[in-house]
Amino acid sequence: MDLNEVKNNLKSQGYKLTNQRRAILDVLMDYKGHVLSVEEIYEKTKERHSKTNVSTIYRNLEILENVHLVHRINMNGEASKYKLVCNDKHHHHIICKDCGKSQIIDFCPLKNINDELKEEDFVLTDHRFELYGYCKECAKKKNEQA
Amino acid sequence: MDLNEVKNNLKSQGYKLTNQRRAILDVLMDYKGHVLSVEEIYEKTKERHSKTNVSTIYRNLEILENVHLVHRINMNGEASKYKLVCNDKHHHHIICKDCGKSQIIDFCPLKNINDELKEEDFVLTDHRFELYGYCKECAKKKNEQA
DNA sequence: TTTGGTGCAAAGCGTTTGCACCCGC
DNA sequence: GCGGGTGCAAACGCTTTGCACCAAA
Repeated sequence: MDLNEVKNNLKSQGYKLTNQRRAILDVLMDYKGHVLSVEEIYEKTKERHSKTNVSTIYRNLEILENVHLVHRINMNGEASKYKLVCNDKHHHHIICKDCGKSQIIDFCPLKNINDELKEEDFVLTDHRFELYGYCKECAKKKNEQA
Repeated sequence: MDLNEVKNNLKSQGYKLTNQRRAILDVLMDYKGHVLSVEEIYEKTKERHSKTNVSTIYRNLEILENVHLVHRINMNGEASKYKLVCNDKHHHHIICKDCGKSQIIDFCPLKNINDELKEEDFVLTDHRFELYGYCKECAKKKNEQA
């Protein structure tokens, strides 16, 4: 999904394309494939549109999440992080705990688990599968520090 | 793991067994296999030891988590929920979004994913795999309401 | 011109902390 | 008696909200 698609998507749903909103989207697009904290999105958005408030960031991220243009990640009760969605196909991620780089995994455990779950008394509605670790670069840095 | 085991486990690590702590453990044991919010743990603990403070609950849950006697669950950035650990074997859970009942899944996606990940440039350190849905009872209730 | 979007400041909520006191061991 | 544990109230950090103003369409 490219930037214009995203913007048109928003417009078609009745949302206006304000400068702040454009700036936020630009930032997210710049860091496509990276998970960013709200703080980071805020700071980087201010570089593009200095008069931007955190609450605007929050309001927009919420909209973008509802419209499925943005994906929220919550690790261990830490503050929320966000990234632009990458494609429409269902997938999961490996996320670097240092730099936030994320990589798609074309593997969904649900497919494999179905056999084992047949007899369970649960109606499944959601699942969460995330891998965490260090990307090549951050792993290298960590080794050098040690 | 039974209650005495848990208590001895704590003592052996130098932790005292205060009335509040005992009450918290009793509550968690009562709801073994259920995920409880801090609020719920707090209320139920007060029933057993009326002079209990939320901060005590938090402090104890943190200790219990560090000692691997308790497992914390964070869904979607909601407030943390906790449950007593069930066994020492690595496993995952299905969790009922209504009543918090949880069930162990003897299936770990990591085993299946290894082939697909061989070439990835990530050093894995953590993973999270949780299934959410409704247990038989809650699913039934939901249907009746509709 | 209409309606959604925004900045600002204040409030909300879950969680943590400092401190004096308390109580297991 | 010592050192960890606790209650209380205050602080914290992230997030949300009310309101008056602003600006896309």
